[in-house]
Parts: sequence; structure tokens; C-alpha cells
Amino acid sequence: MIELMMLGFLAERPHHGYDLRQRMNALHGYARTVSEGALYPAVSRQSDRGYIAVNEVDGEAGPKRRMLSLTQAGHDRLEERLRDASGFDITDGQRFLVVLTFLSKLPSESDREQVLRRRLDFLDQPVAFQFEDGRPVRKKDETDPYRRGVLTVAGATRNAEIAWLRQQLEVGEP
Amino acid sequence: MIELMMLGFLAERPHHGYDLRQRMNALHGYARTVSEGALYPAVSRQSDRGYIAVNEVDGEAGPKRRMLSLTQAGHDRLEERLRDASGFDITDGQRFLVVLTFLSKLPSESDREQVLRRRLDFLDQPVAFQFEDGRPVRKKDETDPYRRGVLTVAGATRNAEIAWLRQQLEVGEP
DNA sequence: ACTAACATGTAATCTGTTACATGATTGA
DNA sequence: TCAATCATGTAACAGATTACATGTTAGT
Repeated sequence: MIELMMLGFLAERPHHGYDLRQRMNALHGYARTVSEGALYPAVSRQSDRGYIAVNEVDGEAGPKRRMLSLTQAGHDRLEERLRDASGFDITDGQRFLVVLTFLSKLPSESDREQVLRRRLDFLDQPVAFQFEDGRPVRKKDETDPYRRGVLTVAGATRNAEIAWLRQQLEVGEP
Repeated sequence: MIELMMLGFLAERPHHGYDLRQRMNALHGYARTVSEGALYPAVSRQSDRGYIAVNEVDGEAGPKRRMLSLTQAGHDRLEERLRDASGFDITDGQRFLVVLTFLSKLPSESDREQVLRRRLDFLDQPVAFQFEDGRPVRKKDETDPYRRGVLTVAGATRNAEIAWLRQQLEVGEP
């Protein structure tokens, strides 16, 4: 996910590492944070792969400051990453929201729609949420109050997303 | 998270590895899955730490089958893990839902309430969701339709959880 | 006979966390 | 002066992913 966030933010404008990290942290409302030990090695990797260009811009204010910008290969990689979003990018809510955040960087409207549709198809599957011995636990069958809470919250989340996706895709009930 | 899920499910009854893995996958509605390469080494680690006991129950049906059960140290560890839930266990929605799933294993009601309260305190903070240049992006200011979607979905999720937590804790608006 | 599901595991590789180290700038 | 924030990085370690390897049982 760090890779996608990095490419996405750099597609808007160049950033330096610290700045990038703050934007990554803000993206999730600081629910999860990216550590330096995760960021800087990730920058090196993307740079090695030719996705980002690094320019040392020391002089004016501080001493060292490395401006990161997206190369053409980086732009291509970002589009590929968004267009081919599948697996956990589609099934995992957190990851999907990151994909959504940068989806407008994908130029083809039908490509973008396909991404939304894949997510909607996943969410439209019979609530695969929480199974016990092969069949889903319905809220009314659950007696544990905290697990009822899990079902309540997860259900509300799911419904909100389905509603938004349907509205975007202009489709009704399946 | 694998650790917590493992201890939590084993606190209900013994499971063997494959079984445990299915329950872990079902817990998130298969949004994220646990691979064998993650599960079996994790079992070994918990076993090494004395949290789980392994009994080979071959014979009756299949050839090898290792029944895993929670030791007293494992029970203690589970309670500690739930009671001391903090950091990403509280801030990350996915992780918090896992904590909630097993929270009834924590015997003291005031301990359980404190966990809920910590989550509510985090959610009650002024929407730290998505900043641009230091100030939060309000939905009305956001023009990108996908980012509006992100704000819509994230907002609905947050509100649903706040409502449930307030109702549980029987508190009104802060 | 074949496929899917059950069941357990290992190895290479990648990625992330935690903790440390360095140093400049800004404001109380 | 002292703390906080800005800014970049490394090293040890823990943990996950991917892919592979092995063998059984149940259903078509």
C-alpha cells in the first residue's frame, strides 16, 4: 500500500519524504501510521525500479532535502496498479479506499468503472461476514453483545459503500 | 492480529490449524486471508511461548492432525492483550473489530468499558480524516468524486461506530 | 480417474516495526 | 535554553507473502 500511496501523491506534485509520510498518515486519519523505517527503504526501492526521480534540493532553507518526483515509468506503474486492482485491493476495505483516493488518475472512464464494479460485485456477495460452522451468523442469532456490535458496525459500513457504488454506477438492486 | 485471533478462537474451544485458519478468514468475510506460511509459523511461536498446547490426534480419521488448545498462560495472555489494547488496536478499525470480537473474554466489566471508551475517545477527536496543507478536507470542498466517496464511506463508518459505542456506554453527545 | 477440499509444513524473499542516530529550525 | 517539529537515514528483528512440497479423504 505504501507504494500506491507514494505513486499517487507524487502524481499530484513532487514531495519530499517527510511530507509524503505526513500525507500518508493523514489519509487514514492517523489510524495507521507509516514509520521512517518503512518509508525511506520504500523510497529507495521505487527509485531503484525507476518509478521516482530524486533531486537533492539543499541550499535555501534546510541542509538536506530530497525532492521526489514521478517518472514516466512511475506514471505508467500507477495506472497499471489502479487498472489491475484486484485481490486484497478490492476485498480489503482499507486498501480499496486508498485505490479510490487515486482512482481519478486512471484516464479511461470504463477502466475506472470496472474497478468500482469489481468492488460492488465483492460486496454484493451474500454476506460472507462471520461464519460459524459453515453458515453465516445473523445478527439476531448472535447473543454476545460485542459480536452484535461487530455485525452492526460492519453491516453499516458495507451498506454505506454499496449505496455509494450503486449511485456512482447508476445501477439499482441486483 | 493473528496472535489475538488465535488466542481468541482457542479460548472458545480447541481447534486444529486448518480449522483456525478458516475461522480467521471468515472473521473478516474473507476480505483478508491468512496464508499457511503465516499461520503455521505463528502456531510454533505461540507454542514456544507456552500460550498454546499441541496434541497430536492422529488415528481415527486422517493421518496427522494437531489439536491446539489454550494453556493458562495463553488465557492470561489473551486477557492482557485485550485489557491493554492500545495504539493500532484502538485506532485501526479492522483491528478494533477483532478486539471487539473477543472482548467478552475479558472478565472485568470496567476493563471492557475502558476499552470501548478508548475507542470512542479516538473517534470523537475532530475528524482527523484527510488533511491537505494542515486542515481537514470537508466533503463540500472536495471536488474529486472518488475522494468524495472516500469521505462519504469513511464518515458513515465512523458515525455507525460512534452511535453503537455511545449506546453501549450509555453516554450522550460529548 | 480426477478434482476439490482437508491438513500440515518449509524456504526464499520482501516488507514492516522498533529503536536508534544525526542534525537543523522554530517558538516559548 | 529547551522542547518540538522538521528531515533523513540505518540496523536488528519480527512477521507476512509467495510458492512449493507432501499426503489424505470425499465426491463426481
